[in-house]
Amino acid sequence: MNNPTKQQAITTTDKIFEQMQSAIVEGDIPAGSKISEPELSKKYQVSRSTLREALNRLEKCHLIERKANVGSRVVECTIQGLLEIYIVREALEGMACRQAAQNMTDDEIQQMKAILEQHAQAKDLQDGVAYYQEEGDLDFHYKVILGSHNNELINILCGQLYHLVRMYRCQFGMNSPRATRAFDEHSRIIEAIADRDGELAEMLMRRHIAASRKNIENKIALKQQKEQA
Amino acid sequence: MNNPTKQQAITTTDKIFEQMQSAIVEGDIPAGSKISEPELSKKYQVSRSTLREALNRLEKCHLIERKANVGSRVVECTIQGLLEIYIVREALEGMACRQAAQNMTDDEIQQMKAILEQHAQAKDLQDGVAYYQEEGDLDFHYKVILGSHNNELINILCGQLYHLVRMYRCQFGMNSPRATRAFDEHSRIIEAIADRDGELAEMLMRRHIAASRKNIENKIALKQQKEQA
DNA sequence: CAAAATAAAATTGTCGACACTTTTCAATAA
DNA sequence: TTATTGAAAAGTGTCGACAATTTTATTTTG
Repeated sequence: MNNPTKQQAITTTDKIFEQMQSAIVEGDIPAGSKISEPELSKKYQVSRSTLREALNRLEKCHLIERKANVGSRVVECTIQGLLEIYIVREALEGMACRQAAQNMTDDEIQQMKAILEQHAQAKDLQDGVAYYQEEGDLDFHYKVILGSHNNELINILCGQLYHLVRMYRCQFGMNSPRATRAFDEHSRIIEAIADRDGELAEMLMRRHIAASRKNIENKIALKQQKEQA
Repeated sequence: MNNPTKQQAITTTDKIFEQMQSAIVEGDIPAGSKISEPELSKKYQVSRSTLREALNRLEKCHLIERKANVGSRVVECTIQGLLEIYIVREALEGMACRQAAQNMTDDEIQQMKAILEQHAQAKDLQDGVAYYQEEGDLDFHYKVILGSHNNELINILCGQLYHLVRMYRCQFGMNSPRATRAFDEHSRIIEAIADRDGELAEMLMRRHIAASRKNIENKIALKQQKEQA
């Protein structure tokens, strides 16, 4: 797994955290399920202290929720929750894009263009479509966020929301027919960044994310119509 | 202290967390200083486990930073850090304002208007000016954020960034001459929300926050000019 | 039989101790 | 003197056990 936010695991807590993170993202530990500290500390062969430390980190990236004297639950994957994240991403990644247009070095911009070239080639291959949608899309957004050179933005988007987004993608199976259109949108965003046009870059990124959101909203609406019929 | 994000403290960890939070925000535990677990666990008369749990929560709201096998430090209050937070706030509170215009109930809007009336009266009293700038301003922004009815936005802004903002206000002594202008800006924002004009509401909130940021940037620029002279 | 009160079990919160890593500092060598 | 090495001290990471709370099961009561 190509996880760009992964720092080298040092302590055992790091390892448990990563294992549980993947398990939750991929649904092996089901969304909404209760977390039993004794059970999991036995399963992963660590003490409860170590496990609790890992739980704290999972809470930091919004993958679990804790209540005092009651315990932890994995977050639910609800439509409302997904839409709420899109709203936050629209605001933050839009701003990150504006900052990127202002702060990215020429080298960084060149690298982004190279990545997009790579995606373009993968896109032509039929079996590359899936790749582009999954890792490729996240990769693009990730690079833009880093390009903002704003540590607070980077921390929130890459450190906290990133895995929650991945979780929704995994569990809702987001293989939308937006692949080629998304690619074009990415191209225009990079152009705006290269032109150092922050205002346009932000607008394009916001529309790009809002389009994904509306795509989902439409899907839901259709689904509900079918259910009524 | 009127802290709107404070949940009722249940465990001893809760209490230590709140104490340390205030101590850091107000500078009693200095910005940038190293945190010694043995020292603080003795000072607060709790075990290291409990202290570490509190440290985890402080890390969640960006008040301290940890490195594996090395320890924790209180965040530094740098100009760059302050400006970075303003960027994030501009994006998130702007969006929160748009959502508030869309999602607030009529009752909530009435309550906000009432609060502003209150601020207007306090503003007329000379000794009320300070109040308005400190608690009042935070209170207004807080209500708008809640009005978004977006849990993710609320969590990030009220749960995580709120105290960091307070820390900067405390330690940099933000008593800007923007009080009356800020009040007018607040009024217009509420009007836009009441009109259900999300686009305008977002724009006004972003300008409101950007104005504060530029005010600080100017201050810094002036300061640097003086230092050179 | 249903609801409330009570007892038992399970779970979370807190503690002190030990293991391992990092830092400090003194001794040695260039 | 400065740089390197190595030992001692301090600090963080991890563990198992006990205390406090919540949940479950059982008994009692209307």
